[in-house]
Amino acid sequence: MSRTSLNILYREGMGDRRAKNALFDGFAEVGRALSNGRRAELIDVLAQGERSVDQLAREIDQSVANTSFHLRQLATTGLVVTRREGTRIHYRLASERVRDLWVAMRDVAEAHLSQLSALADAYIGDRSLLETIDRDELARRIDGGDLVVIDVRNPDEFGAGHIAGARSIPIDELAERVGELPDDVDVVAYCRGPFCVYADDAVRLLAERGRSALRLDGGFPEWRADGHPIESTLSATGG
Amino acid sequence: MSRTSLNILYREGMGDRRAKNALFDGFAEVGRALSNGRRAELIDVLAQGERSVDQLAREIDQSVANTSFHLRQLATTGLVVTRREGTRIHYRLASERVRDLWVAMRDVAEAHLSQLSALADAYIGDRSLLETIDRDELARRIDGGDLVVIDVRNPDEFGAGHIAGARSIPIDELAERVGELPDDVDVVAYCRGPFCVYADDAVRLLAERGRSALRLDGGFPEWRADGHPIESTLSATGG
DNA sequence: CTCATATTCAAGGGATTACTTGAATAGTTG
DNA sequence: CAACTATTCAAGTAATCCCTTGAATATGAG
Repeated sequence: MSRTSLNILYREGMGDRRAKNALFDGFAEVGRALSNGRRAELIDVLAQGERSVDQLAREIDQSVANTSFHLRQLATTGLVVTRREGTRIHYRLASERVRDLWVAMRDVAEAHLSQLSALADAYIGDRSLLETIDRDELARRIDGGDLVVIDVRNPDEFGAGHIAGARSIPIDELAERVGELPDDVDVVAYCRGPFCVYADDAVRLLAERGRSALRLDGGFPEWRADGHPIESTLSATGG
Repeated sequence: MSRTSLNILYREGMGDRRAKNALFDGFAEVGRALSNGRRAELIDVLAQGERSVDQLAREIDQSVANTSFHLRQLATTGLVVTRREGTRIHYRLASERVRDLWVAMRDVAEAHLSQLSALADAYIGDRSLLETIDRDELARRIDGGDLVVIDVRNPDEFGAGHIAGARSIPIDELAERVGELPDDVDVVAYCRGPFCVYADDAVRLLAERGRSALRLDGGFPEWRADGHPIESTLSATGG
């Protein structure tokens, strides 16, 4: 028999099994990187934009050492890359593909993990009482000028990219800055996405002060993915 | 201060952390399910279609008990679902979304995991000597009639769906069935996808017998994803 | 140089994971 | 009913993982 036939026999037998295992273990590395809640959270934050280690540590409420440890694992799997700036090291997602992967994972979890909706409700609270506006409708009404859009994320998230025409009012400044908003128009608040509660909090706060406030369905990443107009103010101050 | 403000303070403090952790641990469950090479392999096989436990055990070269154990984990995470038929239990992916997730994971691994290309080469071997045809070109030439397309996967994979006009010759029958092929046209072989070696083996075997053989770039899932014409022969015999 | 800041590394305890072996369950067939 | 097959469950061991603590490295400031 020919070399090729031997090759096939070889593949059918145990011989190639080691190589195949190694290959699929390689794929599984990516799954392992995302198999920890804190790392998933890091990816979620980094999907908004670049962050330094201590920013990330504060976002996910973990020690800097532990955060660094998890970031290192994400980096060795190639999901994130770093950039040095003085004494700080900034992490960001390695590519758009990683963002896609994260979205795919979130989708699957939402669709198939039965406990997840309960967990989401526990974290997000009851969203049914909040008025909502979907992205296409906002895109249409945003030109009319009868509403104001506020971005309640961090200023650096706003700077890295935001809905065209939005103004930046971080959620923890909103209470004292309500007065800045014109009081004869609807206010639309948005933040990071469906699992971020900043916009919910903003709408509740505004509603309690008698304002007509709506929550955008989805956050900035979803808006961008839909192809709606965006702006970024890298050097200028946003707002 | 209002209830809402308290709510915000609550969220900013440690209170909501537990809920947030639980939510992201939920997302991470999906990653954990894919964090094992054998489970990744199961998902890869199931992306081709439904299988029983012992079929899967043979495919991944593991004991039935261990295969069942891994399948159970995939099932509790909701990635696969089961269907009983007599004494057999058939597993399949829970939805298209799971397939998308698997593709996204493979893409990220290919793009960012530096060791992966070496692992893939070790398993797949040197593909550079094999003539290749891409999917769009095959779609054009398939009408001309100057080539024959063979599906070298298992008969049941062929039955579940194949390239329109292809004939089924499983890789382990190819050597004895070469005579069935008209000898004045090119032969195009395809299988499960870029990490499947059946088509490679087929092309090598045919080339050694003096046939003009080409390997399709990508496999059946990629062909289908591109929207090219497919057929399935669920009750009829393929061929 | 010293001091301060930001990040990473190393060691350790407690919990979890992968795979094996052997027994239990749930169907089908006679 | 008993015999048989396909699948799942349970126990056990070696390896790995998460997070903490405390020390080490690297850059910038004075």
